[in-house]
Amino acid sequence: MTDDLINAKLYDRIYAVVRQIPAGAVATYGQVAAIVGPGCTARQVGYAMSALKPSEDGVPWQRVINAKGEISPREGYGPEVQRAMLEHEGVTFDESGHVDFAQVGWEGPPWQWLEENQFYPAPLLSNRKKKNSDGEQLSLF
DNA sequence: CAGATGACTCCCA
DNA sequence: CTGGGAGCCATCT
Repeated sequence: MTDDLINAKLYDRIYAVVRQIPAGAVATYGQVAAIVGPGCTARQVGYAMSALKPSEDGVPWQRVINAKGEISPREGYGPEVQRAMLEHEGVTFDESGHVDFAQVGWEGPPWQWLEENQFYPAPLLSNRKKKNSDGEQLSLF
């Protein structure tokens, strides 16, 4: 598994990162994309989740939510299922359906895991398109 | 090979 | 707060 990741396809690398999210925590699509590294954007992560097949068991897709702290709408079955799964893991939602990142936000995988699997987390590329490029750094330590 | 398509995200009005 | 528009890029027609 470990060595395969080095040459793995983008989606597989995405799934590998998502698998690192512990129960009771959540991560955003953009955060996962940043960890996977260059060539991966939040959109790819979302698409990867959409393309997730039953055969890829063990990918806690429910722990990946959008940057607003809400569960993203989807074409398939409603977000109630995802929310229920998260609540079962101890994630709480406020009245408007938002989670508190300060409380359940994922810190990211240990640096050692990143090195072993050769992930090179990039700064959040969010601001690359327009104005400033101060590229706020993801706190992985 | 040329579009079309997203479980996204940011910025601005 | 809400909504629209542009950028994004691996995959799929």
